[in-house]
Amino acid sequence: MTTDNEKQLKKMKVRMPPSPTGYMHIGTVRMALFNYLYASQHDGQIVMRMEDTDRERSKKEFADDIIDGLRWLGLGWDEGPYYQSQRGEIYKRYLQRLLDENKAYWCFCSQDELEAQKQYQMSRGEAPIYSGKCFEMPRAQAEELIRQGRKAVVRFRGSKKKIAFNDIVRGRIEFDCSLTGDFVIAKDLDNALYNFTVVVDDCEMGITHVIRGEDHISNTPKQILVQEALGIEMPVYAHLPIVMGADRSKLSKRHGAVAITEYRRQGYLAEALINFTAFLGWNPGTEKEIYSMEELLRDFSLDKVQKGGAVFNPVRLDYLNGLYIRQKTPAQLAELCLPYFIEAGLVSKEGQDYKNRQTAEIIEPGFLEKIVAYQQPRLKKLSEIVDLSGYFFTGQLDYDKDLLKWKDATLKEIADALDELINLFSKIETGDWGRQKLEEIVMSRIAGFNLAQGKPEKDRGYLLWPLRVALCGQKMSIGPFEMADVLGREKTLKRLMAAKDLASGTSSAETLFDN
RNA sequence: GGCCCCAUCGUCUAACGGUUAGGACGUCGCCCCUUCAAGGCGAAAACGCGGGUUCGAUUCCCGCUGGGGCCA
Repeated sequence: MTTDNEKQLKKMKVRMPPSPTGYMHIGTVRMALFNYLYASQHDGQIVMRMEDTDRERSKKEFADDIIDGLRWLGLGWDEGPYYQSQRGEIYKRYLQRLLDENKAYWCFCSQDELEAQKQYQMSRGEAPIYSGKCFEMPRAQAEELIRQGRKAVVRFRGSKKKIAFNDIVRGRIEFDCSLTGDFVIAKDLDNALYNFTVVVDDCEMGITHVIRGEDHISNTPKQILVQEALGIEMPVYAHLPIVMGADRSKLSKRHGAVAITEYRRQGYLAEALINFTAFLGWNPGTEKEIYSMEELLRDFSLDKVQKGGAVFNPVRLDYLNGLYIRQKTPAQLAELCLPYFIEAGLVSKEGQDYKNRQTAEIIEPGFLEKIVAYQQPRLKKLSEIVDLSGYFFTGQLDYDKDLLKWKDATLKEIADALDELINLFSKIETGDWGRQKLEEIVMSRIAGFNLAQGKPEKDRGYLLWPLRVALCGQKMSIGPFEMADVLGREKTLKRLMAAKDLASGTSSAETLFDN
């Protein structure tokens, strides 16, 4: 036993104990994040431990997904990962010890027998408790039966006392252990169960603080009982509120797209996920809601953690992600978006160069940067860049000529407007080509036009709308001058001429674009 | 069924006995405006119910109701 003094000197140590029975979801992230923040703030150590004792449901694929995901989020650890599936010998040793000390015993009762008993107890409104029947069996007899190959589970000899523990989030929590009875801690010597392995591991790994989901509150008294039987010191507990789906039940696979890997694939940023997750059950008590990891490390505290469960609201995550996307520099954003362009088959990497796969042209430096910079305020997630920007990569636009019409303009007027634009743009040298220059020229032309004609009611849409459609072939896009800037002088003029032909009815497939 | 936990706008939440119950997302309206965004301004929107305690309860206590979790 350590004294209080030693306890204080003992370094804080927490654990991240995910169960690899599914891809990592937001609840796992929150558990890891709060442990990470708390340990980091207190100069503590973090142990990563895969709780994969459930051989049926645990998969390596899931364990790898969780490890990979946590690293991506920046939630590292100092020790591990340990795998409970590889620690059977350790559990066996402790199991044997409890058996030897008569604190646990073999139970030979059949499933049917137990089930009948439980039904009977429940029908009388009593708590379903094991009778303790097999505890009466002499040890030697039990061992003999085991040697004969009889199937038996290991039961922990419970207690009838009351147990209380102090929870950092919830305060004092009490349980009456007479309602727990003798519970099963192992299916056999090689297969210890959750409430046993946790206690053994936490002890072996020197865990001082257990920060986990509130779904474990009910397990805590059993674990405390096992600790006492093993002479282990009780760690400090903090039970976090649960993360729920829209239906207010514990978040799980059946809530649809909850896998973090999937969010990552769609282009959610780690910092958005972290910020979002931190505020699921915690807040600083101020009105500041945008938090970087550094700021979280500064301001986070467990005693400001909410007690009630929180519903996971993906719409808010979208907002935060958009916000973080808008904070990126064009260069950063271009790098983040590049994989999506490549995956969509718009861009390919050949040697040192990136190529436009639609037109086989080399992509000039700055091309992607310009696109993403202009699209930046429209992005909620990175993957959206593809659908928003496809028209920059194509060699030929395909749209209906009526799309060129602004309000009640005729095709003739549109053709004239396009002609006007071609004239204006042709005069600009390639070296002067740029968003600002183009805008200046067109806008002053519009102003002059309106002044000269004395009819300001002819709004700028008559010029700008056909310009937009000519350049992208659709009604939603970034600004027309921005598009022209991205496309450059040559392609802009080509698209304008193609549109003019289309509007004036002289178009043919061949005249649209050369390439 | 037993035990445990929880309870403020639709959602995340602030409030630590006295506030016009605050903020954010979302929704709606307006502005900007060549589209879609972004941005700016504004609006609607909450203390689950019933008892106490108190001069005064969203806030403290009890009960109910509701939700969730753990046991198999």
